[in-house]
Amino acid sequence: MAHGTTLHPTLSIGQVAERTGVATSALRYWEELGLITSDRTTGNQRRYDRATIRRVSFIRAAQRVGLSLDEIATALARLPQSRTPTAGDWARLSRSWRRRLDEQIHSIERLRDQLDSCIGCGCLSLRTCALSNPDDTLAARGPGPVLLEP
Amino acid sequence: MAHGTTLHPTLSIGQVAERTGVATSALRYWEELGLITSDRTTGNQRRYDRATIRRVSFIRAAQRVGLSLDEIATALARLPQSRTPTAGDWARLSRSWRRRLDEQIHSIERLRDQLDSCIGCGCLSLRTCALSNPDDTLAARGPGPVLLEP
DNA sequence: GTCAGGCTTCAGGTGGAGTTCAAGTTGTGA
DNA sequence: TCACAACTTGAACTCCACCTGAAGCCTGAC
Repeated sequence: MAHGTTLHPTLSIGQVAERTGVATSALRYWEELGLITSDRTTGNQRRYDRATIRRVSFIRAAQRVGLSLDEIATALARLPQSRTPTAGDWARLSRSWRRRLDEQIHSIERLRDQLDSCIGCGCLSLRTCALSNPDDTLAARGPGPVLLEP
Repeated sequence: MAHGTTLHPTLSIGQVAERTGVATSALRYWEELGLITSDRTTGNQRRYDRATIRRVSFIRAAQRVGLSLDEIATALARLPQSRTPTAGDWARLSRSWRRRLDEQIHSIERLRDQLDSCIGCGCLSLRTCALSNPDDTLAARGPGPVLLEP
């Protein structure tokens, strides 16, 4: 419609790899799993939308947070692959991820604070820190995850 | 020396599994890797120190934060396996983990904020959020990781 | 037109983190 | 004392997330 640069300036897989830092093999793999999509040239080469770069970066970020490709795929599948954005869907997805992210943050903070407190008391509690948590107190609480678990 | 309960009330692998939520197969695997240790009964069955429960929980927590068993093993190897605590060693280890944990937290917060901002602007930026980040702005910055990367 | 270099598919390999299996041994409550 | 659950080992197997290599096709600069 408008003049100037094309609306879908297609990128080769190599260009996407270079710009995102994700290997081409990984991009093909992700495409196979349905996390990203591509058009093909008449010669069967992949051409990606510029928006794919954001998507790819997003996937990487989500991965680093501990989400599996499956989970990410499920989440992304609800997003505007084709047409209607459905801001409601987006908000719902976003909320559920947010919960997960918050949990993750708390989990890490807990671990960090544990470390801090151990430095603080100088007792190297990993073995037996009677001050912060005597063994017997733990034992009395019966089976199940202990301490660092949520 | 003292009377009363033994100082090292040994737990079977099944008990440790039950109390930590970690499968026995995983516990054996971790032991093989040197992350935990055990005594043996005359009949060759493993017996764990109660402190192992804390150690196991710690390992799980560290794993959830994205550390590999190798990294965890390296870290734990510096801890009082046998004798002198060396509070200095502990502090050093702890500091390096702390840095890592802080980075992790920031990484997650970044992802979370991205989600929030996308809800905020209602533009579903994963495709093309012109408001928060027009494609051209990104394209002009040349190759390399974009946006969500640190 | 030609040719390097980027792209294609497909098969097979890798590494991390376990799980499962089989066959045999130990521990314990009745 | 005996049954039976829990334990032992080693090897093989699984799953995930890719990576590597081979053999051949596309594309763009000269």
